[in-house]
Amino acid sequence: MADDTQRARAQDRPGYELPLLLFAGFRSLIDQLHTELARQGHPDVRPAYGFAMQAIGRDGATASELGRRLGVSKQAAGKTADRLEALGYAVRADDPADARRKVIRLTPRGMDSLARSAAIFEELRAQWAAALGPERLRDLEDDLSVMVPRGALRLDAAGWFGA
Amino acid sequence: MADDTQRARAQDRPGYELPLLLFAGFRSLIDQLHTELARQGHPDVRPAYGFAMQAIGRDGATASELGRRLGVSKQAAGKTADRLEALGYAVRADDPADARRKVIRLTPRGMDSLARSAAIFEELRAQWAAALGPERLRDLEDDLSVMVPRGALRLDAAGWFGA
DNA sequence: ACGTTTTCGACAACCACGTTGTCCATCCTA
DNA sequence: TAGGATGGACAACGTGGTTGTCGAAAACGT
Repeated sequence: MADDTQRARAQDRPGYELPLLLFAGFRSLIDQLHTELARQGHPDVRPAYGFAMQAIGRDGATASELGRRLGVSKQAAGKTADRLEALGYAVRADDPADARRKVIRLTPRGMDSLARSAAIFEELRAQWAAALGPERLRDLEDDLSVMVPRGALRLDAAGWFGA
Repeated sequence: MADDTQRARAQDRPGYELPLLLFAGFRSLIDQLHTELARQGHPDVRPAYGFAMQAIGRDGATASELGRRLGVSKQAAGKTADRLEALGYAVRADDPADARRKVIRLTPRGMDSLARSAAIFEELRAQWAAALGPERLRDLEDDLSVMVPRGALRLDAAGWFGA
């Protein structure tokens, strides 16, 4: 046992594993979310749609606002809104107070998928807490929030590959 | 101080933060890697190329093999190889032993970017170790490797959005 | 009150990255 | 040697992004 500790301390993991572990953790959570979401009646919600709906929120948003929140162009945000609309998760409505604006709002179906996502994430976190212990999980979260640049906890996950 | 601890323990972070933290950590590492890689003479290496070059490795691979390693179709792998070739990171050569196969091999420039990436990841991990303490970082890695499904530590990071 | 500037949404062209499907050449094997 | 499996190329398409342009509407400065 002392030997094991000794060995683990003597030999660190290679540096390239850290990003792989972080990504694999992220991906496994997202995959489980969407598997469960599909089981609960939302088979065609894609990760990008989830981020977008989160960014739209209860109060709705215009395409330009959505683009700013997601960190993409207003055109890209508009296309995403098109897809959400085609799937019945959002609707566009004219703003009576500003003839230029068209507000994107979530439908009840969109709200439902958002609420279910939140519940599923809670359940997944509980599974991690059960496996690792509540303190270790809190440490993990705290350590990550230390290393993550301030303000990087945004919703602009989609499309990061284009950097 | 005791109050702070009390408050932190009494109130867990919401479940949706966990994937966001994991992704933000991953992304910050990848972003820093590519910033530094650009500074060191590789400005047009994209994250997807790094994964692909890693998968090609010292010994080269065919498009079909590459596709299997990355978890994508052979056509997609072939397109990635096209881009690597256009940028001077890889070359294709006929296999004299099998007229069907065309082996993708890294050029010296490709090898160089791979070696630099490894060194940069090592440096980044050292920064995390300095900020969190070596034990906490090891705990973080260990905890993640516990939660990540066996075999999910693969190179198929690119294109996961299409699920 | 009237130009100027800004903002918004739409449209088009394009690129990166993935998918299926098809096709043919080549290799392996029964 | 006939048949099946494999490898690569090509085409069409979907998704998620980009820039650039445009006209209509709002906001602002004089």
